[in-house]
Amino acid sequence: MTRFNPLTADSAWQRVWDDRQTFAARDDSGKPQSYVLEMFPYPSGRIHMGHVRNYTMGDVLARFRRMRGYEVLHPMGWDAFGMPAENAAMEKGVHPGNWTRQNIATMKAQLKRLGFALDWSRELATCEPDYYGHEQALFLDMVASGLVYRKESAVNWDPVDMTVLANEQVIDGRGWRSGALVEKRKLNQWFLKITDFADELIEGLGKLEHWPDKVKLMQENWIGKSQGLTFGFRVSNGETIDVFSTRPDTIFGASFVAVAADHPIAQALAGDPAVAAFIARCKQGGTTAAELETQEKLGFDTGLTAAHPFDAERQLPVYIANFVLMDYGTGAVMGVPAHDQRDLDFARKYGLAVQRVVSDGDQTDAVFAGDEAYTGPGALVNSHFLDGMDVEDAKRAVITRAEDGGWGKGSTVYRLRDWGVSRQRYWGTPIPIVHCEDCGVVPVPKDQLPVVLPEDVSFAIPGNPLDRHPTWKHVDCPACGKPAVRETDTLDTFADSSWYFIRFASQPKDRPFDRAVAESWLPVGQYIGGVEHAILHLLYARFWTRALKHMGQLDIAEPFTGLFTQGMVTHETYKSSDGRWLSPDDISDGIETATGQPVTIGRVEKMSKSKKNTVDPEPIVDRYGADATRWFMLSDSPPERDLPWSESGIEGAWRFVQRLWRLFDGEGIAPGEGGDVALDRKLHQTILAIEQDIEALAFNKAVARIYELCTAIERAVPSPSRGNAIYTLMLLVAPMVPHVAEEAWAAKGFDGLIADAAWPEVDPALLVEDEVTIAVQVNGKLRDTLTLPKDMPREEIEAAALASDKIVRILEGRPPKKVIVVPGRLVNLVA
RNA sequence: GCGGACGUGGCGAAAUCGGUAGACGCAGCCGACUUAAAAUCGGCUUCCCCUGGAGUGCGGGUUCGAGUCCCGCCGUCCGCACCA
Repeated sequence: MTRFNPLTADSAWQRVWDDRQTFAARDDSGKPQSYVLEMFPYPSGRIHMGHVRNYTMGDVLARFRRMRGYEVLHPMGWDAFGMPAENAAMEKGVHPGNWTRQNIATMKAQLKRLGFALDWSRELATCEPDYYGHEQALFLDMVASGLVYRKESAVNWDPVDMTVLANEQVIDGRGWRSGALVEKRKLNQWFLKITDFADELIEGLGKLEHWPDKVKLMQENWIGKSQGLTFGFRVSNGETIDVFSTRPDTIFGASFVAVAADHPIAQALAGDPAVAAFIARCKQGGTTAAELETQEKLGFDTGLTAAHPFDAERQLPVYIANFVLMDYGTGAVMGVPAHDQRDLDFARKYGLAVQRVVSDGDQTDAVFAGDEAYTGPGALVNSHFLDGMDVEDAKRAVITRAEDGGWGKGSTVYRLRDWGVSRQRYWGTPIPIVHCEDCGVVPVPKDQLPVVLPEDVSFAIPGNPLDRHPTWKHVDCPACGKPAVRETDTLDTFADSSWYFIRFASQPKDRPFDRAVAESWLPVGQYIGGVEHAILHLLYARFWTRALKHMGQLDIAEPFTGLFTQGMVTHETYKSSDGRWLSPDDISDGIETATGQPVTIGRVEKMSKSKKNTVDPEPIVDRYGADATRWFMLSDSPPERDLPWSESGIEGAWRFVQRLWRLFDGEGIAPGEGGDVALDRKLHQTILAIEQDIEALAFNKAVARIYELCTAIERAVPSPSRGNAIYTLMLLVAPMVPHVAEEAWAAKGFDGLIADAAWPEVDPALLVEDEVTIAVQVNGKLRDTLTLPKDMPREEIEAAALASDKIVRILEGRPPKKVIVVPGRLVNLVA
């Protein structure tokens, strides 16, 4: 009896797959195509357990589909631009490019050791000119199609690091690295017109049947479509304030108009020191969730009034208010306190009228009491021509009047903003634009692409190295030839990940992709990754794909027809007696090794460096091999839920791999059948179940099925059925534990690679049992079980149930009032 | 505050349509093999007042029958957040 030794077998089979290009996808094989993709990693340095779980899931599906006769595209690459490389440059003095490429080399070697069935011939890294150059070409196409514009826009500016910060990098108003107070600064920034596609992006969600509802809902909320009326108030100073309202039906309940601090009306009054002081106060408010929660509604009465559109006599006070946002809707609102909580809080504070215009059942009084706004349905009251209508009819009626009167228009407003893609950073795709004093903004001609990042940059001083590079930005204007300067901003790295799945499908040298080839592979049938990308990455990729369709470059509307968001890998946490986080390595038998003090076991949490509860995959693979590691990733927890890492779990997986090997190492293993119908049945039921489980990505269930089959085989006496079951078992586990399967396949002398072997066929005749266990209940309580022939008629089942000793005893001779027979399942006797 | 998901043994979980709750794994216990250990194999393992009874967060309801459907609570987690 031998043991399976992953130390030698893993690398040997990995080399064979590599040498034979086993997993290279052919564009022209004529087989049905299947595109399986996991979100490509950021090359942070080393792979973590989350990667292992993510890529194992995709790998099982890819290998399974290959065995089922598909030409499978399963590629891998690197989301290689981004801040961590620049941070490393600043902290360690390394070049971001060297740091990134070194990390890629390390992580690629680590991934290879897990034996993933990846097509490495299509590997790409977004930081290389042969990727980002094509991205620049696509950007220019978008410029030409009017999908790009430049606008002055406020950004978070860190005056110490001299860089723009994303909102997440501003903590309590300070830069996350420098700790400096962040300033709002206006910069000219490039924007992509994602809002042009807002409607399509919402509608498209409806067709994505194989996306989690949760993700679709998150995207829908993010886009945030609201329908209502945009209309103008005539103001006492002669100007007009446009407001947007989703509740035009409540217009007769309006008691004030409020504008944002940045609104032109407010700005025009800023000469008054009191107004200026109030505006300043509005701006200094914090932006954290907790602050917003507790922040008081503040208003400043401008003294101006606005005429009610239906009754010019009625003049509403105009306030500047801190809760009105300049960048949503028109930056001004009408306040209807009775039917909007925020307006009610404001009105009560400033003593404004609160008039009911929607009846809440029996409440019709014009005077609205209480501190809770009524936002439900009802009939309109105190509203002239609207009285008696329901809310929806009244909305339509007001919009019609506004449009007929020319003072307003039915409109749709989105929460989604255009995508600001400018980043004042070095390690990203250079925006291919030249600024010329005479010609203005000039796109770099495509034959001058790629605009390559200079390698000789310094991070010794803060700021954007591209901007202070001695020569890089100085070029001749492509239009007039006069000296000009390059755009020194780079693209948001989300641009890089918005089309990489297209480049994987087709990568000609001279253009971003070949349309026909890309269309043959796309859309991605199964995309797998973390929920953290539910909104931004997935929305940008959907937008980018639609933009390409809009420009006539690719006839694909949705990039990913199937999406799966996997759970995290978690681990117990440990704390020392004085409250420090401890790593599992610091502990033995509940005692901190260094101090001898007892350790507290904390919650099971996501693996993170700060909590010291990470487990590095590499030593695990060293010790247990790729297959045990993969098997553990697939076992126990449903893939969408968190997977708690445990030492005993990986030990169990290791034991199972050896258990498989013991079966594979036996005698008489060959295709065939006969001698043990029960085992034949179990086998075919298992094949079918595993097919269904893998397609549904329910790996934990497939794993349980395999265990059951193993037990059944171990208990069976030798027969052709048993040999066949073991032979088939090899094929069934091959997608999950490919190394031990490949090793056994070769050891038993079967042809070729098991990776190329065909998935076993299910024999439908063997799926049905000829005997079934019937539950016998009395009043719904289980009292007995009977083993009966499968096709027994109802009357006979009923008779068998009534004849049971236990049932006879319970019924005590009284006939049941009612008998329910569910063939194949149960008999329920109602006594 | 708004939106959503989830709640089943000591733990991870399973239960396709409303039909035998707890498959499978982990941990634990007992036994076999062994000089011994490891490995392996066999058995047990929801709880209790144990010939029976209770049980899927809590309280109701529908049904012959509810983990599953309905109503009302409680709890945990996630997303968004002054969105007019």
